[in-house]
Amino acid sequence: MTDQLPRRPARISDVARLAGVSLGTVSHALNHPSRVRPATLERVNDAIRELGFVRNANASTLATGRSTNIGMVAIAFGNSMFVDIARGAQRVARNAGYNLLLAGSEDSYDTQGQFVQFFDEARVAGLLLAPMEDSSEHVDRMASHGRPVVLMNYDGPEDACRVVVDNEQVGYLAARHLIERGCRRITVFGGGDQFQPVQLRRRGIARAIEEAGGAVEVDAVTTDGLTPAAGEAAVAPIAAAAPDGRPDGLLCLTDAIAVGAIRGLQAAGVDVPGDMLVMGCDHNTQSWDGDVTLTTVAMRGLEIGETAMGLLLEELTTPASEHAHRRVVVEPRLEVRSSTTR
Amino acid sequence: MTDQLPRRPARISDVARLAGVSLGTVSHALNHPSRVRPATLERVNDAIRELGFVRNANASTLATGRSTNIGMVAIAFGNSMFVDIARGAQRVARNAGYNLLLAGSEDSYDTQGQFVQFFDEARVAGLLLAPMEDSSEHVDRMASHGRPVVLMNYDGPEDACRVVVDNEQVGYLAARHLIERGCRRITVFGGGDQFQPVQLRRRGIARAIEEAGGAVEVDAVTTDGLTPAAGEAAVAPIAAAAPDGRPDGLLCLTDAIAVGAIRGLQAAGVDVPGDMLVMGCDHNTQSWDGDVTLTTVAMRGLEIGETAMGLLLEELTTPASEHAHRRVVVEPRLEVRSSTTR
DNA sequence: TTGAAAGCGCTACCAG
DNA sequence: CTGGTAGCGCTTTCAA
Repeated sequence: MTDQLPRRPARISDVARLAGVSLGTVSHALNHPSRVRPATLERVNDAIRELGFVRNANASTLATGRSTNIGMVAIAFGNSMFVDIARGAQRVARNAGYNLLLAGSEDSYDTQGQFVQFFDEARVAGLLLAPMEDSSEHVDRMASHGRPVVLMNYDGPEDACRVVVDNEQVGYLAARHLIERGCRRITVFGGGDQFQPVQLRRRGIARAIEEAGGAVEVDAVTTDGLTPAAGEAAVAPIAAAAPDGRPDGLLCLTDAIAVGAIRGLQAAGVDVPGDMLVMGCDHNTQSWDGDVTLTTVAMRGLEIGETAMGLLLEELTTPASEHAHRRVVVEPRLEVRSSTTR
Repeated sequence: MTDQLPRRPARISDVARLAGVSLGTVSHALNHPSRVRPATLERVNDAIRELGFVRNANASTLATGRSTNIGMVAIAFGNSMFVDIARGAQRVARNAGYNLLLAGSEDSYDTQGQFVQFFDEARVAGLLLAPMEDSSEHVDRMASHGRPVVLMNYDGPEDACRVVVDNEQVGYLAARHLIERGCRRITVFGGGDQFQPVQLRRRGIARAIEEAGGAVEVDAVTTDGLTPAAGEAAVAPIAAAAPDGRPDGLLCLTDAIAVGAIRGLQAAGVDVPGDMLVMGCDHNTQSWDGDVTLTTVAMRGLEIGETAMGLLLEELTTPASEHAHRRVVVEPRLEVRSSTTR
């Protein structure tokens, strides 16, 4: 309410003058309060309060060469897994006295690179990176500047610690669930086989099918991407087929695809789950806007984030020569909802 | 792959030495390339590439007193509306040459304050703030340091630009929808009346009821918070009542409450939407994990974010004396799904 | 316990 | 067009 003019923020020297001490003493009061006589400390703190002094973190980082900021670049926070990861990482970071800064690359490798560059310029202490493709280039850049990187949800050749989801198991759990629910003709919807998670999920599906020992027939359809639109387009021929000419289970390699597929089926009068069971993979709440809730295989985002930040902090406090990169695997979890329940 | 030792990052002076020019020239090459002879520019760029030089943004911000970073503090990115807001804001910011840094306050006023402080220390150019309660304190602090703040989704006494959702309309649309679908006995679930959106939604509900001219009976139940657990607890007596002793429509003031309520009803054998229509407000995808999809009144997050960032940029480029704070209202949108469709 | 001063890396002004 | 140089605000020796 007070109509404060946007005056130049107070500096340490202003505080020093008001408190009647030297600039160095104020800095000491800020950073090593115990080395300052209580009475002096109090005068300094009064002056700080009176001036509304807020320390300039840029100058501070510049002078010390240290930063308590950690950056996180994720594919897209619209995918709720990354929100969970961020929450987990945030919590661990704050407990250790670090701040976590978030940036979403919105599915673009270029944007991801820009954010990595940004955090590099900001001289963050380290980086959490959830890439969509091989990002050695970005990782190396940070690493060569002494900024450790921990990869999340991606298993690449990069020389860094990483926390990965067992995506083979994701596929396995999904396929086994459909089989257990009675499906004998399963169609797999997926595209973008350049993406590692997709490949691994396919492998897990194959394992489940094999375990079923010939009882189950599988068919793979390559969708044009991993989006709802891709799912809807790919499902058209299936939706149009005669009841006995179509699969009884549809396994979509992402939730987004599944949502589109369900929409397409319903539009053609095929009931889900009545006529066909459908499930997704990855627990992406953003895609849940149809009118059937989706069975999916979820990632434990919180756990991924906590673990990744733990690894990063470990690397930050260990002499580089003693650090050995580690790889932690987090298991997925099946979440059954109405699209496979009848 | 190359085992680069984490050597001290190159500085401008290193680049200058390698390129055989002065430090000032390198700086010029970086910031005003047109003022440098092309041949020189090229030598500088070669040196930059060779050394893997990355400019220190802290030193840069310190020297110029300017920053191209903008902070955004939102209640929680688990609520997808804030993710949408961030996406919208991000896009506008990047087009204008700014970076948007995200932080989630996780429903805590203290945490929110810490992030505001953090961005203040980082000397960001401005701040986007989506608070849960009156935050004059935080807004004033930033404003008094010459950092404009734009509020989102909150209409308080703060002296700042703001983008708000017409929450009265949210309540109105919700109630009218239930009435149009035939409900004549509506129960409203909500708690936390200290929260402004909640109050406004109630007012809109009242307007819709009034319009119905006595045809509709309303009952209000105060839940213990705005969570699924609160909804589930509050619904117990209703679920236990005889069919003719219970409402035919349940209007929950948040999606989270609605999800819990549906869970409670189903557990007691009350079918949604068969026996009772249920709807939420606020389009929070995180809460959609039941097995009925939720009709809700959604906020236009992208639009909120774009508008807010637009206002901030405007304020950033207008002399303070000429700037007049503005208030923009964004209309909500009804999204009908299965919890009110039979 | 406090003060003085050097320097972190960069920008921008002013000379040449 | 290029070089020299004075800070930006803070931290951190080193002396007093």
